[in-house]
Amino acid sequence: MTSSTANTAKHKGHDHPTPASAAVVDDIVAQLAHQGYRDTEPRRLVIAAAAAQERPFTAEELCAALPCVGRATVYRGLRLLVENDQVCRVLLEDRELRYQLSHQGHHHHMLCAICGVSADLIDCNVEDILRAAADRSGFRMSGHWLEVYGRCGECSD
Amino acid sequence: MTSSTANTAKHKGHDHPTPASAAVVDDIVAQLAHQGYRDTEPRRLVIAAAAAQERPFTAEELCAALPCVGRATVYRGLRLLVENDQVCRVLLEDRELRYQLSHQGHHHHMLCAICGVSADLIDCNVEDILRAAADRSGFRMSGHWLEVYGRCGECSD
DNA sequence: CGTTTAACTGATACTGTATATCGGTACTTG
DNA sequence: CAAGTACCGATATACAGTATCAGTTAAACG
Repeated sequence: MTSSTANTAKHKGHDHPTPASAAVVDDIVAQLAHQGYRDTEPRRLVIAAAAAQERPFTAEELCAALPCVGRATVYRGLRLLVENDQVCRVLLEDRELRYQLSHQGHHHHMLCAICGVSADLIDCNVEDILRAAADRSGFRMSGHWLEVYGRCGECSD
Repeated sequence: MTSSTANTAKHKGHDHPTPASAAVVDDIVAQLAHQGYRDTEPRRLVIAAAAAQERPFTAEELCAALPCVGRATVYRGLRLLVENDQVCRVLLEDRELRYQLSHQGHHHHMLCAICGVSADLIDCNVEDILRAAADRSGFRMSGHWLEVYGRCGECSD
């Protein structure tokens, strides 16, 4: 059921900590190149590290995972990826900001308060409902922020 | 109760910047007293200043509005009010945290990106929908964060 | 190829928000 | 009135995220 973050398509090989992530990195780098952004080593490292995460991660966690990449570069890289919809931002209950590879298209997340895993919210037409409710108050909705917290199946037992 | 000495006049008139807000302050202070919190001058000032705001405000704005109250006291006061559901926290699109007097009961806000005004989202059963969608993914929902952004009626013209 | 140049990097300084600390103050209860 | 404790405010601290800027490098250009 809509497993967590990684849209794992691990065919390729059983090499190292980076199964299909190398392809993911190439893909993202290609998209960025198409927009005029350069293909640099530090940037690839940031993308690869982000892709290697199993669940939503913080910018600082990425920095720690990439001691050879400057802090500013990690933040810049994340920002770039968010702006290009390759990474989406996730907000925890305590307002801590985390990131995770985006599964393209707009959606929302359910976050497990125990293990931190994230699942995409599907089959949910909240936006239409919100827009309608806003209309009723004379508001024209242009955006929203929605996060759902709870316990995933495994942590509910 | 026992509004003690600092019991300001309670004209129901619509004259000054603090019309019914004196009553609001008394009410909140009474609720706090009921929980063992003291009735102090700085705390009343914080509550009064919060009640005087027309739209969601930041902690720093309160600090600026209360130069004679210590920063820490303002932050402490706000936290206390949030914990007791007298004030609720509002999150802007850029993750800036604001506050506003709570209208009791759980609800969500629509925030105008232009003038910053806030309106309560009513007649909206998002929570049931979210819970159902979560269930479908094996999640047990325990909480959520939801803010809606857009333009209010006045700013839409 | 080498040259050029603009994007990029990383060390560091800085900003803004929020909390922790701590000596001193002031309610409140006996 | 004495004592215990919540409370206050000045300040220090923690932290996330951004700005700065000199040096580096990808990539286009000739």
